[in-house]
Amino acid sequence: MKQRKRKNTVKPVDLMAVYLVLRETFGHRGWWPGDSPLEIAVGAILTQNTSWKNVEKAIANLKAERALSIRALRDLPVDELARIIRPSGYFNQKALKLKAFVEFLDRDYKGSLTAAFRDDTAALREKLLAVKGIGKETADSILLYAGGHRSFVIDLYTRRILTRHGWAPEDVEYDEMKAMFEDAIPPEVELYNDYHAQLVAVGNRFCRKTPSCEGCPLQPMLP
DNA sequence: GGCCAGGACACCA
DNA sequence: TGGTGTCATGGC
Repeated sequence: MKQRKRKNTVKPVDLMAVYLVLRETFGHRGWWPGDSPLEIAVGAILTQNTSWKNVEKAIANLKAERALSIRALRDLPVDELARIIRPSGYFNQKALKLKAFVEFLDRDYKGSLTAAFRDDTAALREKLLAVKGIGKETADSILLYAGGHRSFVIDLYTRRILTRHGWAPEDVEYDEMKAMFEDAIPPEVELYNDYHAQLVAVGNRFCRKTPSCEGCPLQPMLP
């Protein structure tokens, strides 16, 4: 891999030790709310740059309108879909993204999410990334939480926690941070799942844009 | 009333 | 490839 000039120095970190601290604090998270793989995948798209509470409203609307199925998502006019998911914000864009996701499933997997998840992880990730509106975080969330694939998810909180502790450079790239985790911890879906959930738990409480480090279980590890 | 949230993409230099 | 603008609701 090509070496890049770094903006700051990086401290070594034992990411498994970090997980154990979080796990000790928050307990097992058993994460990603959702009753089905489709609901989780839809949630992954709707939560882009949006608080989860708003996503919950949008998903509740989808359920109330019996629109949380591949068929319904396929058949609904895009403006109608946008109306239903309005509380999640960016509703026009996200309606198009949901449409693109279903079109992808129809085209490559005969409209079957189950069939998609039977595919090889790397191959499916590549295909998901080619869908308009699905970037790396969304693809990995769908793979891991909806499909049970071994693909570590990097999100805003993960980035903040690692860069603020000096464990990763400020300009770290997504795939680079993903590899940091995948190289450092045992390759287990359940661990990938719970670790990211732990990072979101600590991020939600302590690592917002304006951090409140008081009481954070990772505070003793700050430089 | 401003800030921010479990991103992604188009466009430009 | 790097920087910037755009998309938008709702909680605090």
